[in-house]
This record gives sequence, C-alpha cells and structure tokens, in this order.
Amino acid sequence: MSKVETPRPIRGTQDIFGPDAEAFAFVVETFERVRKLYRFRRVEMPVFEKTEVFARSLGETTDVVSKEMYSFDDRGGESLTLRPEFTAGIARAYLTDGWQQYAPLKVATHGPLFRYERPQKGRYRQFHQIDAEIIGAAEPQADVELLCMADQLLKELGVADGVTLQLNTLGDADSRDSWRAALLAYFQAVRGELSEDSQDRLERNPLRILDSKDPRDQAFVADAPKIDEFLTAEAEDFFGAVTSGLDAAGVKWQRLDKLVRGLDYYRHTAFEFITDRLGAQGTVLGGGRYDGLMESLGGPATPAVGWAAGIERLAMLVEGVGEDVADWAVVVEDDATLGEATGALGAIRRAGMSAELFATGSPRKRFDKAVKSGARSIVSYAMRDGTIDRRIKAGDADGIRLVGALKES
RNA sequence: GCGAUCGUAGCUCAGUUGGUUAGAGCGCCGGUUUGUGGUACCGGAGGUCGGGGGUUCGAGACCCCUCGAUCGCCCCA
Repeated sequence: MSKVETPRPIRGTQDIFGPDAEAFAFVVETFERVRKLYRFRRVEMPVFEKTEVFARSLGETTDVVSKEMYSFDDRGGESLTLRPEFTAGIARAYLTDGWQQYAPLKVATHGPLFRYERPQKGRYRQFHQIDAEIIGAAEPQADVELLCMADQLLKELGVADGVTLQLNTLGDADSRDSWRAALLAYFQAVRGELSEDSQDRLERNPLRILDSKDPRDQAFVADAPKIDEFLTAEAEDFFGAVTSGLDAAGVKWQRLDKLVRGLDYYRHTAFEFITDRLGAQGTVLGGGRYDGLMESLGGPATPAVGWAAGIERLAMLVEGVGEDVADWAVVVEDDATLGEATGALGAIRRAGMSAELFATGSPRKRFDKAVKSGARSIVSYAMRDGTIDRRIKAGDADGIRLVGALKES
C-alpha cells in the first residue's frame, strides 16, 4: 500500500476553530442584533454570479477584476465568478428581483467573499464580511444612519477604542472629475520624482497616489490639490449635512482628505474605520456612497450607500470572548454506572444546563480529567459495595438544580 | 506578481564551531499513589528533522532548487 498523501488546505483559506470561531460568531451575532435595531432587512445572496456582474460594476481595469477574481466557466460555457464583494450582487438583485418597489431599501447580510490575493495578516483568499446597504436613498441622512450603525456596532463589539472614523467626500461626478484632472496635472509635473508604483498609478488610478506609503510620494502628496477646492455647491452641502448629522448623533469622526476609494463607482461620502492594531491592514470597516453603480449594471440612476467590514479583522480585535466551560461534568468512574450517568447527562441538558461526559480512558483518571476541563460542577458515578454511588461537587444552588433535574426525568 | 523571515513529535520549542542512538515541556495512552479529589511518581505510543539535490570522513545544522507558512509591497475588508 502506497502512502496516501493528505491534501493540503487551499492557500488563503482558514479553518477557524475554538476561541477564534467563538470570536467570529460573536461578531456575526452582534451584527445581527445591531442591524435589527436599525431596521435593516436580512438578505441571503448567491456566492457566485455571472462574471459580468462584477466586471461591469467594479470596472474592468481595477485590480480586483483584472487579477483577483476567482472566475471559471460552468458546464454551459458561461463565465461565473465567486463574489469578491457583496455590493455588486445586491445591486444586481435590486434590479432583477423588483426590489425597487421597496426603495429606500435597507438590507444587511454576511458571508464569505473570495479574492485571489497573497495572504497576510488579516487578509485571506476566502474571507468573510458583514455588509449593510441603503439603496434608493439620495439624502445624506442615509449616510449618517449607516455610519451610526457602524459606530454602534464597533462599540458593542468592544473594539471601538483605538479605532477611528476617517471621513472624506469625493464629491459628485463633476467635482470628482475636475479634482482628478488637477491631481493628474499636478503629479504629472513631478512624475520623475515619484515612486515607481506611483508613476504606474498615474496611468491607472491617480487618486491612489494620495495614500501611497512611499516617502518619496508623501512630500508631494502634502501639497497636492484638495478635493475641497473642486466641490460643487451641492457636493459641499451634502458633505456638510453628513458631518453635522454625525455630530448631532454623537459619532466622532476625523476628516481625511487623502482618503479615496479604489472602485470607480463611489461618489460623495467615503469612510473607513481604521486601527493601528492589525499590522498593514488598518481598515476594519469601510464604505461609501455609490450613486453611479446601478447604471453600470444597466439600471436606472439609483443613489445608494453602504459599508462592509471584515469579520476576521473584527474578530482579531475582540477580546475576552472564549469558549464557555461546561456547567456540569458527568464522570463515569466505573463502567457499570454508564447507564445511570447517561440518564443524568440527558436530564441536565434538558434542564437547560450544559454538560460533558467523561467516560473514556483509565477510570481512575476520569475525575481528574473532569476537574481539568474546568467544568463549574461535577457529578460522578462509581460502584461502592455493589451499589451505585453518586457524588456531587458543586455549589449549593447548582447541586439543588441538579437534583431537581434528575427528579424531573 | 515582488521582497524578507521561517519550516525538528499532535502542540510549543531546545538541539553548541558540522561529530555517538535527535531531546524537553504540554497533550494522549497505561500503571502506582491519593480519594470531595486539579497531587506525585513510573512507563508507553508518537519523528523519512517539509521535500529533492549538493559540499563533507560525517549534515537537523552549510550551499542550491522546490514546496509550504508567516509578515510586508501592490491592492484591499
């Protein structure tokens, strides 16, 4: 017999276990609770879509589309793609499922996303996000509500300390276009002194030069044209309404005028909740307004705003969420008592208390295993003088609950 | 796609300038001790030192290749 080689897990996937899985679940549970407080409706979305859903909405030239998508042809020869984000699929559903009748529509979801990237701290090829969107709402109050929900979520997760909300506006389409043109002219003039990466960005996405980490670029970034110089009156009013709304709601924020979005469909509000506790991955939650998206999918002009947050990143910030110890350890110190112990195990669980059975390995060491498990209370079964001897090690209240539960059964 | 660091038992790690039969702790299994008890002791299973090639009398250690992981760049949650 030749040795069978164990298949390795796929790069960038995670097997989340134990305390990590508890932290993950805590993030999702907290999100579910908070989104109900804000009356966001739950949606479940397909994990894959036609490739064009993402290709059109994200823009063909973006890195996500050009090199980071998990795309494949199905048996009918159609190109499908594992979703790299939620927004495009939700926008597609809004158009194909008649959700326009519910506008303004507030929806929330969570689940796995896929991007073919190099894994590193807080970045995976299959990762998980929570997501919230408001579709069909043009007013800045929608942005404010979304940000308030994000702020409350982070507070209820207990990760708000050290996380700051960075806020910017990209203006409307006109503002953004003229800003972009000014940036292009400005950086073009000093092209030779920019980093190689930024010279490349000049062609593809000049806005991105603004958040370059290269010191050679940062000198020029400081004096680069600011979006504020190009905002139309409407865009300025919109941003003013968002910031005053946040102030009224008591949500702390900082203006970061170099904050831009990688994807083309963003307009007006852009924001990120940022921490310095996750290495190179500072963004814990990010989003913005994407008024241009629906049209790129062939739909009517539809204002929308949303955000998403990486569950793994949030889970890494969450502290003090571990696995619970059992309420009871049920110990079989003599195999002849297995039946009795099994009955007790069921009775305890039916009474709403958690219990774990210790009935394997050396009988003499089972009690020690139960003690080491950290269970709050222990009930053990042994044979003494031909009869079953039950011993309870518990606080008075717990012991009484146990005896009650056993009588009920 | 690029760069840096790192791969020794199930886990966390020792392993000297290259030198006998590769070790410890934890965990697991068995035994002795204890018996409202988290104790102590004894024993056992478990390793092609990530894989391949090279240098050398001799490689876990040095060199090359390869695979994998981690962190960073690009980009992004």
